[in-house]
Amino acid sequence: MKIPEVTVARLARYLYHLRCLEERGIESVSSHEIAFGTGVNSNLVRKDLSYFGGFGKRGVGYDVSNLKRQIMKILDFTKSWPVIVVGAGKLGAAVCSCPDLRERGFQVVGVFDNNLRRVKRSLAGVKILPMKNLPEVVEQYEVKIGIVTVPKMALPEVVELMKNSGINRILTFGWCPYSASEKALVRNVDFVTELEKLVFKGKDFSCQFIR
Amino acid sequence: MKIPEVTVARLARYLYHLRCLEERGIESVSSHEIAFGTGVNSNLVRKDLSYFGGFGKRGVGYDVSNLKRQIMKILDFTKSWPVIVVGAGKLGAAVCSCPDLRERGFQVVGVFDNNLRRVKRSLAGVKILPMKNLPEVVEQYEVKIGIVTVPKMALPEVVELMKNSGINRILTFGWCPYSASEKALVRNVDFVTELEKLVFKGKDFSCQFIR
DNA sequence: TCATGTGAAGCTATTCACAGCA
DNA sequence: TGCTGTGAATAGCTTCACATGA
Repeated sequence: MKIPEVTVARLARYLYHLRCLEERGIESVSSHEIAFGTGVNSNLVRKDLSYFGGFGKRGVGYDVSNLKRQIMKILDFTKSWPVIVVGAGKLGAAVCSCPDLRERGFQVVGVFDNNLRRVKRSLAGVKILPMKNLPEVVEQYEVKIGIVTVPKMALPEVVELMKNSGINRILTFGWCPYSASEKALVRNVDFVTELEKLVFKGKDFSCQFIR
Repeated sequence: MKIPEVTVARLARYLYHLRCLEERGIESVSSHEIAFGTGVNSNLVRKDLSYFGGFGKRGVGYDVSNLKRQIMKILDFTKSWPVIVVGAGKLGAAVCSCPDLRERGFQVVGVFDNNLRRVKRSLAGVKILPMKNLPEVVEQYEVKIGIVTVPKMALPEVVELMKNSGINRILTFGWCPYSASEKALVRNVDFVTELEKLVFKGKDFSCQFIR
């Protein structure tokens, strides 16, 4: 069956919420409660979960820790993923020190930058290395995921280097043209686009309120 | 007519590309070339533009600077928008110093933080002020857009303060539950979710390559 | 009775196919 | 002929309605 792209993003959101519930000692939850906690319609919560088989009990709801475990299995987060970060500027520092990264199953195993003033300093406990060391770290930790926080001018070059080192899933900040290829998945997050959407939403009265 | 949500994001992308073309002195462009340059299907490029009336000439293409101007008008970027940033940590610094912000029509008019060690220092030429000064700056510059870069624990409080000060479009980093309301549009960007999607995409062979 | 799971219906977005015009 | 603009067809996603089972 074809799983909607957006379902995956929502599963991550449910997982996030389930962790909160578990911390608060809550053992059972209904689709309605998940819906309320995540801002998603309860029908959709059930639909999303049903793509992977039912995890709940009719008339009862879902077992929090079981559902959490199941979603972790679906999203492939039963172990944590090693990632590298290229670019040790302000953004790179912000990314590396984001607690969510670790909490949600990623581990920064390498930070790279060609700015010599940054090299050898540390970021979130990981020593900053020059770019030429990238391939060996990728090989050593079998890294498949790379995050690029360099200025957009340097972006294509870094993406290319990552691909050639065996990294096949790349996240860039700011948009990277011509980046899709058969060698790697490249995704961009761009907060300025989100701002632009907000400006437009404000104009367009017909869709004034999100969700 | 109802404009698809995603169309707006793509318009921003086209605009971005048109700026590049203009800088390179290119005066005319076809939907096919825009498509290639932005990674969007050319039918969709034309469809998106047609929602707002046709800007091109049949058999010829689009005039770059005219199309640029038209899209700027659609997205409401004929003048630049004042924004404030709350949170002057690493992420706040990265956001404020992002050249795209200014290039794409936003101007940071205030940065706020309650960490006293940060107050009175500057970020991208704007003095960091304590939170209590937020309402007066919002009023002075008639700010409608706020960016929140504080740790997620402090998020709801900051969002509330912004709403009460007259800000009605808010961008947060990391997900903010219960944030939607009739008073303001709240959007979240969350790079960890994007990473999670990449991990899943790698698993799901049927949608191995994006775009 | 309550809440899940799921086919069907409805809605949104994209692609197709082609008419219209330089 | 070449490229835009657009209705129609298709694909993708969400909501509805209800059967199913605790």
